[in-house]
Amino acid sequence: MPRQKTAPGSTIAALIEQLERITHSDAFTQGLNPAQWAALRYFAHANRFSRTVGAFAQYHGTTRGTATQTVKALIAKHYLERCFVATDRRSFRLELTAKGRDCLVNDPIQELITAANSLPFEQHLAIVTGLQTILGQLHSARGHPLFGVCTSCAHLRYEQCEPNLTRYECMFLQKVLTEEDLSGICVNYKQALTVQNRVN
Amino acid sequence: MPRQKTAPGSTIAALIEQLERITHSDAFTQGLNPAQWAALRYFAHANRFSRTVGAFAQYHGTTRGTATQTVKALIAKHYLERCFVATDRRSFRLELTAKGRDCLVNDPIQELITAANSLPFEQHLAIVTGLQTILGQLHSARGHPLFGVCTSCAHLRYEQCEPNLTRYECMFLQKVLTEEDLSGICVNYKQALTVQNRVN
DNA sequence: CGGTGTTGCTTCGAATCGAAACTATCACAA
DNA sequence: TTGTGATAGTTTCGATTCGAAGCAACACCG
Repeated sequence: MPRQKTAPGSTIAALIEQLERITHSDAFTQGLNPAQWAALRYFAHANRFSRTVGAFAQYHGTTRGTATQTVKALIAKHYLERCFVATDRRSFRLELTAKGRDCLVNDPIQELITAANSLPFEQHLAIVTGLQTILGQLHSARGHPLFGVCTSCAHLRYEQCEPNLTRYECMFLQKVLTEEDLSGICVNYKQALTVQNRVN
Repeated sequence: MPRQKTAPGSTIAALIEQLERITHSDAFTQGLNPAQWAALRYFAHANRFSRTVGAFAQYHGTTRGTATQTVKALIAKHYLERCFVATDRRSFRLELTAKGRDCLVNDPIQELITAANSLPFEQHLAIVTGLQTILGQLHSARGHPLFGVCTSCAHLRYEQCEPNLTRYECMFLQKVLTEEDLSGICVNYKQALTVQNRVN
């Protein structure tokens, strides 16, 4: 039997490319396209400071022009609506409508999620850390910001006000954070080197 | 510190989606687009029976119409050329030109490959098997054929003719295989359950 | 206040994609 | 031979994408 010899990393690259194409062609459902599904997911998971056209464009690795069109299509279908923000008249925030939230139940990426869920626990953890390493390398190589949640962000500070009340604050935006803000992904994320963000 | 709870598989899905988008936006270089790079790679790695428009469309998870356009663009740029096959006048084989082979040296997917290569060996292996499992599940769920190389294909038979000469044959195509055929990916691939394909 | 540069988003044109309709060839059977 | 259906690839259309240019609002500085 002849031996097949492939460079170690190219196998991974080929697998990722294949997964890419399958999920891509799967995502033409319910009258939406892959970009529109990605946007719907994004606006469902992003925190309030990141629910903008520009932040989505960054996250999705596309141009702001394309992101505008994707968002426009979702607004026309009444899956998103624009909310004007008082502080900056150029920008606006995008919020999922009830229809948009309902739609996400049939998100075609569920197929990929259930396939990933079928993996045994230790294999699951190995993939997560491995992919995170690869992604981190690619991101740092081209200076793109990495998105993440406040709980592991370098900009987060918090203090215990009362026994049952903790106050969270983002030092980058100079804003107090709600519980809901903390669990959403953020465009201003910066990986914390330590977990020591306590103020006092 | 509030705890972030995410379903196990959705983390992997999000990571794959991110990798997807980065490699996608990276692939607008040297006057080619992501689909054209994928095609160039494919025709460089596919064996002689699979270097057709239709096989590429299957592999890439796209339609034959789109695949036609992608191939047409590469032919216009003199990266590919069509070779007519004697046995079927509807079809033709696509071969990389010298210019096409040169071009692949600058394949933007190299970034992903080098990032993947930086992983330690055991982590590398874990990702490969994990992604293969996920990919296998997705493929079997929708009946798509999985591409692979002859060396692990159920259609392969071989026999030792002389001490230094082994004869390989594909039982699906009823064709004798060359050494070069054996190492290329094939559209007719069928995963072998055992490695016992010896004829005599 | 006016000037200058930046940011957030939109618009436009050329290229591309998916889906469906189409042509040409092949395989097989009566 | 003729006919029927499958296969390989193309064409066409509307929608989508990138990239560049454009617009309006903001930030900073003297």
